[in-house]
Amino acid sequence: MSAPATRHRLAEIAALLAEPARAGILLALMDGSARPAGELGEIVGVAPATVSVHLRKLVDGNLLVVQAQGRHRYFRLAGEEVAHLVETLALAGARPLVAAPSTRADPLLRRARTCYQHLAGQFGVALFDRLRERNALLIDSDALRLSPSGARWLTEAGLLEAGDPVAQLPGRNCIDWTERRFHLA
Amino acid sequence: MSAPATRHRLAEIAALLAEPARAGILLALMDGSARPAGELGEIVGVAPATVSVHLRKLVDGNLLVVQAQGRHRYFRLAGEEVAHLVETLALAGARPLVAAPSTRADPLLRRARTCYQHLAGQFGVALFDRLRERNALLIDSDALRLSPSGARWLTEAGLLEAGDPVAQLPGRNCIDWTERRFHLA
DNA sequence: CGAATGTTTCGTCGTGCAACGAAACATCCG
DNA sequence: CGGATGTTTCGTTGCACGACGAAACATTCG
Repeated sequence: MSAPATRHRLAEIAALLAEPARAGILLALMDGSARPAGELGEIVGVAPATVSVHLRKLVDGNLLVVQAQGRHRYFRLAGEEVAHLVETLALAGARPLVAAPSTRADPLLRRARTCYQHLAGQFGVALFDRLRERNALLIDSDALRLSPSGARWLTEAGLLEAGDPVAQLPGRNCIDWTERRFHLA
Repeated sequence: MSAPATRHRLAEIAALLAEPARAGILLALMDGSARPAGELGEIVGVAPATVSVHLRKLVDGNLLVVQAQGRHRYFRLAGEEVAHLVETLALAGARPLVAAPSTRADPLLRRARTCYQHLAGQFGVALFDRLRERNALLIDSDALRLSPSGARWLTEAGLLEAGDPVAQLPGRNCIDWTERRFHLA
């Protein structure tokens, strides 16, 4: 579960985001753009030497990918997973991170709550179940795609526009910690 | 957008997760349990004095809430938002954070991609739209709930079990950066 | 009250790391 | 080839912070 290895890896990734300069770089790339080192340095307001070491760390940590092009080197986010991570962190910072909704000494609060309710998460799990019931998914190890019949069903249910390119995208099959079930991601 | 304030706040939160001891504490609480300082110190393997300052920082940063109880003080995650944050970070660390799927110098890759595709995100937005079309949501500033008729519709579509308590839960109304639209969270 | 237990505060030490200028390296252009 | 421009490496400095033991504080129990 929370084996020592897990927390070190978690801390390692978090540390990459824990410096304002690096956070600024990632935010600047959130629109999917690819930018050269110099420009990023200017955006976050540090010297070229400094931004260079930040970029190196972000690339080494697989948060960015680099693409050499002449005497420039263009950096961009390594993938949607990274974008999602930055997004989550940014949203957490946007709101004041709700203080405890109730600090009342209600003994009921003390019973172990085995999960946090998460509306979208539960819909994701429910949706996954329905899709699998209908053989609407093509499952291949941990990658999965919507089958044509599945796409049709979702369209009829009004959840998908006809011809929506999303239908073609591969999803990932992973365990949602909140639900401890497989879900769509 | 990525105003200096935003990146400092982001870095600030990330810094709280950037220490193995603190990451371990949060992971240990991911099951929703509330644990006293001493136990947490033992779990992550640091002296009482050390865990105390970590806990203080996590509470000050609104990631944990504390609940005094006799000579113990029980700590637990401050809310589902925090659980989601830790979960995202842990999942990012679990897989090797996909290296660039294609490093090919395809010039098409260089065009600005204005968004990252996110299957669940797009479903969330689509679902939100359908629900609003049907007046299935009771919207009150930035809180929202499913109306009875909305719950009925989702049940008929097979996305909700009859009597599912989720239907009673308030959702949040926030902008999804990926879709730049309101969505369910 | 006084001992036992759980927790925080204080003071100190050591290490990690961000920042910069200067210099090395690479690439384009005239 | 040589000068201009973009980027990285090197070496240094300074600060932030995690770790701990000792001592102070709080709470329960005998």
